[in-house]
Amino acid sequence: MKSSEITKSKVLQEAITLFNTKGYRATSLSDITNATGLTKGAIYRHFENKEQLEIEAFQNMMHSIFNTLQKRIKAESNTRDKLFCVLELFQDYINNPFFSGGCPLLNVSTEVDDTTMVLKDKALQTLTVFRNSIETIVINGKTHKEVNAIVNEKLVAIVMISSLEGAIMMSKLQDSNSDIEAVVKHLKNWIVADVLL
Amino acid sequence: MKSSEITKSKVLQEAITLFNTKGYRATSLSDITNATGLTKGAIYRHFENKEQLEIEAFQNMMHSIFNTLQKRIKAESNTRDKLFCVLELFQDYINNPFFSGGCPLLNVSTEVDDTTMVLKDKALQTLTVFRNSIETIVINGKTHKEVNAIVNEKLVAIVMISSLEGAIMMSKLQDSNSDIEAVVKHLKNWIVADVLL
DNA sequence: ATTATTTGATACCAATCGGTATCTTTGCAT
DNA sequence: ATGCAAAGATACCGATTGGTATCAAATAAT
Repeated sequence: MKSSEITKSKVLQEAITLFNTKGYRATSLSDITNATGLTKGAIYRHFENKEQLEIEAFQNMMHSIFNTLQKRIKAESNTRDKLFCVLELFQDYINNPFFSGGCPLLNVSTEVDDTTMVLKDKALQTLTVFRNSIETIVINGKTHKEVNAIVNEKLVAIVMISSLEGAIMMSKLQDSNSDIEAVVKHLKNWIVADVLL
Repeated sequence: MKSSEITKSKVLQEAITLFNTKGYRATSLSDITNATGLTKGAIYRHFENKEQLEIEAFQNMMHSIFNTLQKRIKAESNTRDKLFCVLELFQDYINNPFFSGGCPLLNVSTEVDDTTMVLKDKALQTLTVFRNSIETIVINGKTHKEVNAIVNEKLVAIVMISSLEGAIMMSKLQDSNSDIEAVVKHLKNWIVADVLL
């Protein structure tokens, strides 16, 4: 890796941690220069402005999470295990997060939902990708006769995502993973009882 | 009402809207002076500093929401309707919010969850009160033989709150209430099937 | 009506914000 | 080794931040 690429990825890495913990607006350029040991000159060499850095940081987070998620989904052979590994990714996230600061999607959504910022579009795209991933699992499960044909795949995605995101909020606020664990357990029971054949 | 009390409540009211939409950190004193038509001198006469204004604004929001919620719960005569009116309060919140900007608890939680700010404690207290409200409904439902004795009231609260908060996030991001409606419908089915006798 | 007190406006403060122009240094190709 | 382009450091910019000291106006008490 070229030295300039090392610099860029170091900026990105530190910015990711800061944005996801402190928030995007609350993180200043000097926070990033302090964390990286670099100067503003170096940062603005690689990023047009702070907003572009925010966007690249968010996209970088989501890509790495989805890459891992898709790999794990593909590694499972049946619908049950595919859905379960989505739940387990969230459950493990509290103790072993990809990025400290909680779920990047939840963080960005609540910060920008009343704005017209580009980040809101990116968050919306991310949510759509996430929903589609779950819906696809359910649809494929139907064709493989593993999922009840009357199940609404959109509902499955909505229920799973909303419960998990809300549980992340609760667990983060209480510094405890008992809530996310309870929600995951409950979702597993529901999937076995009402979704799978 | 004394004229100074009118001023204070006007500041509080405008601050509430700004904090809940733009965010607490992102809202500046000049945002508030612009919204109220008052000056900083007037604001700092009634509030020690910005942090105290933030705290009073958040508490004010939560008190008015919980007052309404407790009244509605009390007005219902059975467990089913008591639980349902909690769900319906959230469902209506997207179209007819008490305060624009989404759920104050979700907003504050995601903004301060990685800090040690006083607001985090206030959010934590709010979550505890909310959980207790739901748990109490379920416990009373057991004594009235309306709720299955094996039901875990803590789980009911966790599942309801996490789903609703997550659904608020999704609906706000997508500018659509279809997700919160789907979640509420799903929770109602679950309550009837698995919680009530 | 005349004080005394409360309330709100004005003007200011140092610190920090995102951003840029300029200069020096580094790394790479020849 | 030399020359050149890319990368990073330094120093600055105007605007805005939360906060305060001071003064004028409005209200309340006598």
